Amino acid sequence: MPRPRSDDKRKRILNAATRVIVTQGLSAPTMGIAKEAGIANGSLFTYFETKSELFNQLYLELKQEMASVAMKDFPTEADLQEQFFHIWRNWGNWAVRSPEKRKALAQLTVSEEITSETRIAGHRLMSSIGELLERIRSAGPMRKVPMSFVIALMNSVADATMDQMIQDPKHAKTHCKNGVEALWRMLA
Amino acid sequence: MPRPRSDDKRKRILNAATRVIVTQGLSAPTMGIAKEAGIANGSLFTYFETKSELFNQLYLELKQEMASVAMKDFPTEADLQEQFFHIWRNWGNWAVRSPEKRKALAQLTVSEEITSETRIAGHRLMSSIGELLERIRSAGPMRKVPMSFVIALMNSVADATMDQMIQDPKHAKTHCKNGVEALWRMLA
Amino acid sequence: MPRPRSDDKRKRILNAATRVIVTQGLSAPTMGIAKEAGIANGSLFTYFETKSELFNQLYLELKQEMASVAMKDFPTEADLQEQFFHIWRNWGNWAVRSPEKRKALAQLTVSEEITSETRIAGHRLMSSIGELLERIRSAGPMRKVPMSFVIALMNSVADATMDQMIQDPKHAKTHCKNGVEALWRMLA
Amino acid sequence: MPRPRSDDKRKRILNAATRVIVTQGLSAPTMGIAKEAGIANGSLFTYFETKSELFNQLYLELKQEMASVAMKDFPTEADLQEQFFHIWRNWGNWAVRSPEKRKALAQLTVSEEITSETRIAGHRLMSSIGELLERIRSAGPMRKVPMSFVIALMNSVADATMDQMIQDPKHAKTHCKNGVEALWRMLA
DNA sequence: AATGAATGAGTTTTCATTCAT
DNA sequence: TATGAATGAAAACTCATTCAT
Repeated sequence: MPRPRSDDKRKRILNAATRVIVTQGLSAPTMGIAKEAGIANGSLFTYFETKSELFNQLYLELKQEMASVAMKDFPTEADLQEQFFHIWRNWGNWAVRSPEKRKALAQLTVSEEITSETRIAGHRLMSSIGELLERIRSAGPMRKVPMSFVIALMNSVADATMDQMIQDPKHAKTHCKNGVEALWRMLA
Repeated sequence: MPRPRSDDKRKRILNAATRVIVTQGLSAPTMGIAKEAGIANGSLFTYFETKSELFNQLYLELKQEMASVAMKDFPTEADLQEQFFHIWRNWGNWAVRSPEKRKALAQLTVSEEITSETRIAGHRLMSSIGELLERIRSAGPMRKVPMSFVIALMNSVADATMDQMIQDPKHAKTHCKNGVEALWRMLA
Repeated sequence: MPRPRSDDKRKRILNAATRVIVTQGLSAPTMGIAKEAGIANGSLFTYFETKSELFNQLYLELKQEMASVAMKDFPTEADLQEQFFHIWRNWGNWAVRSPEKRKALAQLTVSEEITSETRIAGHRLMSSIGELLERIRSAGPMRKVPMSFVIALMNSVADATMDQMIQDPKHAKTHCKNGVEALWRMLA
Repeated sequence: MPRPRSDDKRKRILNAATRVIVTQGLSAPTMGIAKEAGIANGSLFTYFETKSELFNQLYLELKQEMASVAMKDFPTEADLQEQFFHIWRNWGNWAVRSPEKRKALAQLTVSEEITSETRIAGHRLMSSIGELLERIRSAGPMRKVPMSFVIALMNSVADATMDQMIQDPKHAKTHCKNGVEALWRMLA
């Protein structure tokens, strides 16, 4: 019978946090995030028990988005390369469309606030991409390299590419292509 | 900004900061750093005007070390690949020998405390490596890709490689080799 | 101040408050009290306008109980000493039976939340005991001592006795007897 | 070489706390105490690690004062009664002279912030008085009553007496006398 | 009336930086 | 110059109370 806890408000806080993190970093006061979300500072803690909890959930939310964005219109029938390039293009588009999310995720990823449980959960979200990568790797020159290393390499190249695209959005498409091709040479 | 008396003390602070950053992150209190350096908290500020200044200088110091380490025993007469591999091996050894420095540098690199002036200065330190990379790039498939992007890619692959080596030091050598070869496929 | 609907719920809150005060002190959050009472935190404020109001009413309620317990089976025909000892025994039994109430009352008594109006009302509840005490005093060595002081002394000795009984319930009866006898020597 | 930590300042904080506790209770903000002491809020924590620590030390300090005040001009050669009355008079004078200290101590005594270690240390400070009391008890009607109970009774009567003296300072002397005599009847 | 979300003032403690010694 | 006490502005979180439902 009381006001129900609004999922919309939760999302608003998460979005506010994303924006604030980009401009102020992870040390941004919770009060700023609350203000940006248009709520009272105390209310933030109705939705997230601690600041750390907020960050962990945001990390997951963004990873989730990155994972689902990646699979948009996935060409099930295409060959490996086309499938991988498809994902890559999706990522690129997302990064250009939502540079703030990309940047916030980058910050969260290197933060110590994110627990290893959260990180593991985040990786699980990416598992379908991991499988694709596995298939690519197993046929190429990195077939003997540990998968974890290959994933790390892909992530680092993807990050560098997205950063480049965000920095120079005019040639985003070209950078995107350059990035995958470079990675493809590495892997396949 | 008169040079403070004891350059040795300055170094001690920098080293202490490195160690403390690894365990506590960049939000570590200056007092902890001072204690680790064996001096009073107030004294730290005779050597570095602000905490931010300390971090910027540490960044530079570590970049400097990475740059000079890279060029150790540089084989002037060897071919491009051997020259590049040489640098890479030097980096790998350094990362394994001084994982703390590597980790601290990684943290500083993503921090907002580091000003763009500092970053630019940091890149300048790497210029000789940049030139080598430039020569490698200009002959390979990335010849049309902007140099800044190529540098970013190299850095990201190098970081991923060093992280892997630190995490699994038993196979450090193999990871090191896998890393360069992957990068080489990308570039040359 | 319209009487709230359910008097039962009011009692439940009061009882919950008693229990919570014992374990958490007077700074216990109202929410904890509400939860202990099995109601929503907001609901508490339909029954008591403020936390302070709740505490004042609880004080009165407990004083009331102490007063009525004291007069249980009062031996109208007995002599003064027997009458007084009767009351004292009743108190002792109550303290051992309801140590929580005793402890909560002790806390409330020293609290600044309890207004002087409430304290006066509390004393009024004790008036019949006061009268008995008055008769005892007027015949003994304290006949020149102000009544308020005598009451204070009785209360303090009673409190000390009840605390002792609660702490060492095995010899409760003995402590109870020791307490009155001591008091009686003081007064009569 | 830096400003030495001033013992005077420590005392000033303790005194400020005493005054503030009397008017605002134990929930008084530390900032108020600091302001009353004429120092910055943060400075308080140079002298006392936490608010709780401050309270525990204050408790001890006041107990200490009560103990040493009690023994002032102690008549070593006098008989038990005169010795005891002497202590009592000293307490009474102290209570009238420093009603704030008396009140603050009363508040602290019932507070849950005071650890049992602190309480034990406090009791130790009173040990010489305890010994005297022991000798008095062992010869009188309470010789079979546990010492802890006797101490509690003495304390409670002393508290009631001091309160009365503070409330009605004009007849302080009389109240003081009435108090001891009452207690003496109880004990001896 | 009952619920529990919303509010925002208030609290303790931390910490970069300053400054007396 | 070195020291560490002094400063005071945060910052995260709490909680009595209000209010929409």
